[in-house]
Amino acid sequence: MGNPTLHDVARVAGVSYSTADRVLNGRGGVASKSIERVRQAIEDLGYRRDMMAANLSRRRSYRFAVCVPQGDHGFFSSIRRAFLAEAEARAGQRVTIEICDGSAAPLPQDCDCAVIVGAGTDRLTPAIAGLAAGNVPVVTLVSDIPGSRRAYIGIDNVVAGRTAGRLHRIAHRGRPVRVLPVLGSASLRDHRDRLAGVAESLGQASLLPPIEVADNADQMRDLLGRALREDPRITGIYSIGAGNRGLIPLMRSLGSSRPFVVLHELTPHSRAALQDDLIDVVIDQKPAEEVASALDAMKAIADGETPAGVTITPAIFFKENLPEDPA
Amino acid sequence: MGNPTLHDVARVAGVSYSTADRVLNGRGGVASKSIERVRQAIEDLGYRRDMMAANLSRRRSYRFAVCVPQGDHGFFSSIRRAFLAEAEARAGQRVTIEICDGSAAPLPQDCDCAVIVGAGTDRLTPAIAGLAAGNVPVVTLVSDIPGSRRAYIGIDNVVAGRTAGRLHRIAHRGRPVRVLPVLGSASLRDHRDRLAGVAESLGQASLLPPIEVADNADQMRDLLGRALREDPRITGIYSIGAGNRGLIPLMRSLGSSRPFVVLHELTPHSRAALQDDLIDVVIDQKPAEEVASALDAMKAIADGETPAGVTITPAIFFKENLPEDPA
DNA sequence: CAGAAAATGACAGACGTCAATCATTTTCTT
DNA sequence: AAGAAAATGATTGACGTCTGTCATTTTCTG
Repeated sequence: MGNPTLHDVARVAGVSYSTADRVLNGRGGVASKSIERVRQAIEDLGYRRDMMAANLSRRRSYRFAVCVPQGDHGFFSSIRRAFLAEAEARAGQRVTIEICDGSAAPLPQDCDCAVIVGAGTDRLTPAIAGLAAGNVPVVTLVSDIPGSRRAYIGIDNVVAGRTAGRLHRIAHRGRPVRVLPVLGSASLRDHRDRLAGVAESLGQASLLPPIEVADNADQMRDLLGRALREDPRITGIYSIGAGNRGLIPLMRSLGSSRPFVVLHELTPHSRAALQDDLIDVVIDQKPAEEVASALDAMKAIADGETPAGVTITPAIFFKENLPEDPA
Repeated sequence: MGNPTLHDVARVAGVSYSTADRVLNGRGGVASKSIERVRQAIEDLGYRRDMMAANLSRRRSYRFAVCVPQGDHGFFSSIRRAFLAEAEARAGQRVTIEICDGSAAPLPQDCDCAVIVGAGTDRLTPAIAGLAAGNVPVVTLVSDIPGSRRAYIGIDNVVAGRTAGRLHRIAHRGRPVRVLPVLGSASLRDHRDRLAGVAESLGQASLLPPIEVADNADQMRDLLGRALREDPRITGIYSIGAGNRGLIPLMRSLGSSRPFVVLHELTPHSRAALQDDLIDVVIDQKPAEEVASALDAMKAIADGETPAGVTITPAIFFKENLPEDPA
């Protein structure tokens, strides 16, 4: 009835518990024929090591470091909140996390796994090198660093861009498409990916040259405002980065003749704008889900397993399908 | 460093381990002042019972029953597959599931929790009554039974309908909207909810009277084909249930003048149709996620906790953001 | 105040695994 | 064949909790 234990495996394999243990945990000093017999018994019985008992015995607790930039981007703070919530939820599962903004304290070198959120955004790169030197496995979240990370959890930004393109095409049925992309910064890989995606979907002819607003609301208001005045034929806006707080009053002033607007990340501002019909679509990374997946992956890595490759499909929000306000 | 144990709690509270245990597990026979002191110590230390050790000791293993109709709906089989995959993934966590199609064997009465998938679809209702009689807590998945279930995991179908409505409105910008809703069955609560949602979003004027195809591909082909011939001014289709295999050839025959099509559930057929530009949008329940959430909820229930209310936000798929083919 | 009832403490054996030690057996060298 | 090296077995005490028993202390009751 109950699942087989390692004792059962040993018995079936005709070896002692010690030997079975040596095989299971790769402690060495076992004849290859014994290894084979144990392997076979594990296979036959469908034995799965009881992780709970194992962790208990090892008095293992998972110590994870979370490295998220301290920016008040709204987005990063929701990531931070999600980590705290998940930590609370997993407290009974021996998971503790330490959050450090990239700035002050250095990353703990003695943790089981670290997650870097929004890499490339700033000068987190030395921290990563430090972790790598200390042999701490690293998971990247939101933004990837294709180098020495074990797993990347986040959306595919090219796909996100293509999706934005499709939405614009649907909204333009029959009319000429003239979409202005608004970048945070062309040096950010994520933003470049989104831009490439939307360009691929719409075709260069329908896409105006992008403007750059440094993820900043004031610059957004100024530069986007000017662009809209200079080219009244703009029929769509794809805001690729942050700073959308500056976009919203512009749309309000344009009234019902405003262009079709697609932007990223569900924040209190973008939610309100959706509700007020000032923008049309929000493409969201679902930070809470990303965080949960990241912790799962980190746990798997700490357990020596291969983390399951999780592809987060970004959520598409309209006014109608907004999730309940967490407030 | 390590988390506090119940021994620590007892020491701080100035009582024996036994007493602390009696309080923690509500075994009774404890003076109220002792209860208070233990409570306080738990609070002060931030004690959290180590579920792994607890489960190990209790030799608890979670036995869950999964009740999913045997239909080859494509959708239900993906649910079934998702359960098998999750069971495999959680084997190390003492979770075993038994899948039973509603038909043959009766539901096991001695499991910790049961999940009913797609209730209302067929004659699963007696099974639920049986479970309730046996005091087995029930979780509903996909379709709700507001009665005696502990949790419902699934999408909000009214919201899904509204979302479909919004998509049609976006696609019709400036043109008159004339959408034909295609029901599986008006007696299904889920379908009624979706219909209500789309009606609310588009307004009755833009919505034709629904046709009913009994989730059947042949009926879909016949009835929808006739409807399209009789009213060539139809500009949109919202397929609320199953049987979309019958819709696809109709769209192919209409060529580029076909209406804008929104339908539910990502299956091999709908995926292919998206890719071939024969339909425009798929609203998907994300069965894998629902299943994972359901198992989490069941585990929480089995542990005597209150399951976290999970709202699944349906995914919206276009040709551009299809997830990788699992094949 | 004696006796009953209630509350508490002390202890032990599980659960399945880990990790370490030590004794014993088998296999390999030369 | 003797000695060294390798492989194996046997055993033990954790890890934190559960569950049960039994003895002891405290509190209540009449």
